[in-house]
Amino acid sequence: MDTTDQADVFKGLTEDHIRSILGEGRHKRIAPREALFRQDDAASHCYLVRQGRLKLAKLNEHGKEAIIRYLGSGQFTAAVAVMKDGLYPVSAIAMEKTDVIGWNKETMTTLMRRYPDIAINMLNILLVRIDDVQQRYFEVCTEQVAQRIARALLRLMRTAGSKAPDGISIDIPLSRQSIADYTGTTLYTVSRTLSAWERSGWIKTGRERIVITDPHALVSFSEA
Amino acid sequence: MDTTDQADVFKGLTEDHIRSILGEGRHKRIAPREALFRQDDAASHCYLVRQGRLKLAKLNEHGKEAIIRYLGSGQFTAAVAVMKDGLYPVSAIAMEKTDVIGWNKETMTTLMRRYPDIAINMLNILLVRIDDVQQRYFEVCTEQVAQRIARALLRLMRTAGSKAPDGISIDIPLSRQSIADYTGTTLYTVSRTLSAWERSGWIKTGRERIVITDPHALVSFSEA
DNA sequence: CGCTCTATTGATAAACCTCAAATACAGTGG
DNA sequence: CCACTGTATTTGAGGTTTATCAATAGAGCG
Repeated sequence: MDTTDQADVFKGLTEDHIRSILGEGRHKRIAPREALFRQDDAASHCYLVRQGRLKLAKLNEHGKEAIIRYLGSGQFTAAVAVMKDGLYPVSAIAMEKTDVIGWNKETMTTLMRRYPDIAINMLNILLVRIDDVQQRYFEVCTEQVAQRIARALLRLMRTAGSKAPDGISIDIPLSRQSIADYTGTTLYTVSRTLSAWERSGWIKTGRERIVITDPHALVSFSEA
Repeated sequence: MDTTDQADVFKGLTEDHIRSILGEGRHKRIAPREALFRQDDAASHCYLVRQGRLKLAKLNEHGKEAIIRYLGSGQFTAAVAVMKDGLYPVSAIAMEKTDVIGWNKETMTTLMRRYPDIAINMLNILLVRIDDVQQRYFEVCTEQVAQRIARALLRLMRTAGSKAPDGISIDIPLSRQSIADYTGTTLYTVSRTLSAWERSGWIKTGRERIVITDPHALVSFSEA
């Protein structure tokens, strides 16, 4: 099933309108690990994910990475860059085979004028997102690593989790390095922490795979 | 001089319209250290700062604080809460005597319908802001404390600095604790770092007062 | 001048990172 | 099916950064 039609940006629009909007965009398919766009590219398009999953990340000069967030189908990105027509300071890398539709600035502006709901929806989406970044900024400022890792797992569980026989499994190939980048630490610390939790029976781990067997324990740990 | 009329939210509107919009709002004066609103209050209004300065901050259970950003005159806040009519997860505390105008949700919605430019402006403002938080999130994830402090000073210099005889002075009463909350560290580390920079001749400090005498040094340090 | 709040500084401890080496895992081609 | 290869992960030792605690000094205010 294609969830694109439930995309938040198009809330309130009729199916006909959505079809017509999608028609104005350019389809594109990205292979796993390939980049949809890179930071410091001139950002010419904004994109809607139709299928698959992208990670948005920033890299610093030394190649260290911080993951901004993960994007699933129905989610929108790079609107920032397109509106300001500046450089987009993050890279979008496919985690699996991913289909997107892109619109350039002119098209987008035209569409927003024609369907003001798009602008209003975008406003609401951004409000939620700013909340989320602020929350994570807050956590990274005030909490210790283990706590942040716990929160990250829970967040990923909620946004990308599915029921498994032994708990809730996170359906993203998730390396220790990714988690480290996501929480602002190193893969070693992540590894140690996850090992400890596995010994406690809170999670089960494998190569790039995590199953949360005791979410409650994680929650109460993250709030301690 | 009142800079409210140049508020970004009202860009593109005529003076008459702005006057009428301001007229719909409720004026309010806040004393230093008083709160305009607190996190977990029901957020009933969004606000424009007419004069003075607010800090937006989040507190965790243990009383540890993270400063989200500073708000000067002409800046807008709490739009998030009003649009989602939820709780606003941050507190706004006056750093000096501050005047604001507030609108409740109904009024705001009406105004946005009547003047669509408000919505579009808000969109652009949010885009910039989200960029800013993401940048800081990134910094706090990847950089060491001293570097983050340098960036914070430079940021404050740009947004709240004015020319002084011996350099550029930051016009906010800025305690070591505030800087610590802003950069995710402790007042002790801030104090040590600032002392070192003062010995190097990069800055001059006093009680809640900082003058940057050698911005260039700070910049190159922050990028090292 | 005494009171309160802020800042400095040293000593110490804790958290975390770095480096190195060993091990586990998944996919590939024979 | 198996060995091989490249990557991911684990774990230990040791070092660095940063937080914590405690004590002292300074600044502003009534």
